[in-house]
Amino acid sequence: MTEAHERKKQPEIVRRALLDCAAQISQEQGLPAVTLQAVADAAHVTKGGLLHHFPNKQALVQAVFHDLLEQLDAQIDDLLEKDPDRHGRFTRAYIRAFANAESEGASNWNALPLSSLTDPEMKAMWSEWYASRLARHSETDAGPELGIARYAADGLWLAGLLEYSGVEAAGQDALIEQLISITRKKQT
Amino acid sequence: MTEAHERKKQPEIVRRALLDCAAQISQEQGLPAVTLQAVADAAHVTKGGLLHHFPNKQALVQAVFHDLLEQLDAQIDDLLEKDPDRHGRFTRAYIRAFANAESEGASNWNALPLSSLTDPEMKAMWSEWYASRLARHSETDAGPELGIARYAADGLWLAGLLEYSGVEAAGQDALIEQLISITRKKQT
DNA sequence: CGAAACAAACCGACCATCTGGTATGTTTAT
DNA sequence: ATAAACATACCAGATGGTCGGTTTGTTTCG
Repeated sequence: MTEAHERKKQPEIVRRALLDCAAQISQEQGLPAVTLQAVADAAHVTKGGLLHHFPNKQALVQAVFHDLLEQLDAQIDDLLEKDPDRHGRFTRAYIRAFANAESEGASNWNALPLSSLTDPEMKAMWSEWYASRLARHSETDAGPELGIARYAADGLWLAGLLEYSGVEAAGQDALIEQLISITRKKQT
Repeated sequence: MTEAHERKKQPEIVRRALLDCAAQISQEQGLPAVTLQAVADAAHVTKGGLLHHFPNKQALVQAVFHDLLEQLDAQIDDLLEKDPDRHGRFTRAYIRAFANAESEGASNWNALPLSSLTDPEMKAMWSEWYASRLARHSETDAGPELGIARYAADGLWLAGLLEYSGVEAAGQDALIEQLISITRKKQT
């Protein structure tokens, strides 16, 4: 990833590189391809160096996941601020965040979360995040239509991973806007 | 899985057992855990025996996926028949099929599709299936609301895999019915 | 100030285990 | 008898992980 080469002992940079590289590999070639060797090579570090930062593979993968979760969290907070309407704020931010994750180049947020659904600890991490987030926005995002809209966003994101090569970008944007509009209806 | 033990040379049964066991392992421990040895052991066959049925691992996994696709296809056809309304038939069947996949015990249809999203061939298999199915039902299931409903079903299914242990079954059923109701609106 | 002391960052070699896969034998059904 | 349905033995490579050592940075102290 970033050229940690020639740099002299910058642990945080190396750690970041390892995280990013692992995420990228996972995204491009799937979780099974995320091997210690591959990640180390990609980050221009030896396997020993990698294992200094992360005690084992599980720790590495979980760290990547945690990192991605933080990014998502930050992005949602950002979108949340810019939204003037109260009702359904979080849901809109959620939809947009996942839509971005799909389209933008900065889409680390891809294959990893899927493959890692098998790992109970990562399952728990996501569940916790989602639950706490829902609790925090219970006043503005409790309606069932909003829940559906969020589920649809998940499905849309999933479809993006599958590259339904037929429809693609054109229809996607329209669908997203339609989801957003659902969010604004029924201001009880 | 099924006790192929003590049975004398029943290739089809063994093949089924292999398929089922592979699906189960993938579902419980993730795709990386689906090793030739593990599958063979679970089906009470040796690795050699397995490789007699499937020339290599990829063939095995793809066969599992193909099998699951067929099951889904059959289930949808079944649901399709029972539905008197024309408009949105396929979407309703799709929703119900995925809802069942989640709740029923016969839920082989789980982690595999996810993990296998990395495999281009399986991606293609799903894309093809979905596209052809959409084409077949273009007259009854073309509306954007229906697309959203289907996406939401996907998201709901995904959420099921994650076991949002908080909400669960009670809310799920209500949500599904709500999705179905979306399907019936706007009979243009 | 400067050098010794210490710890963190990183490397390189090594290892037990497991992986997918082959090659060859043995049993069973037709 | 012949071919399919299995089992057994084996292999080369990769994998996750350990361990001892070397380099670099930081602190301590005279």
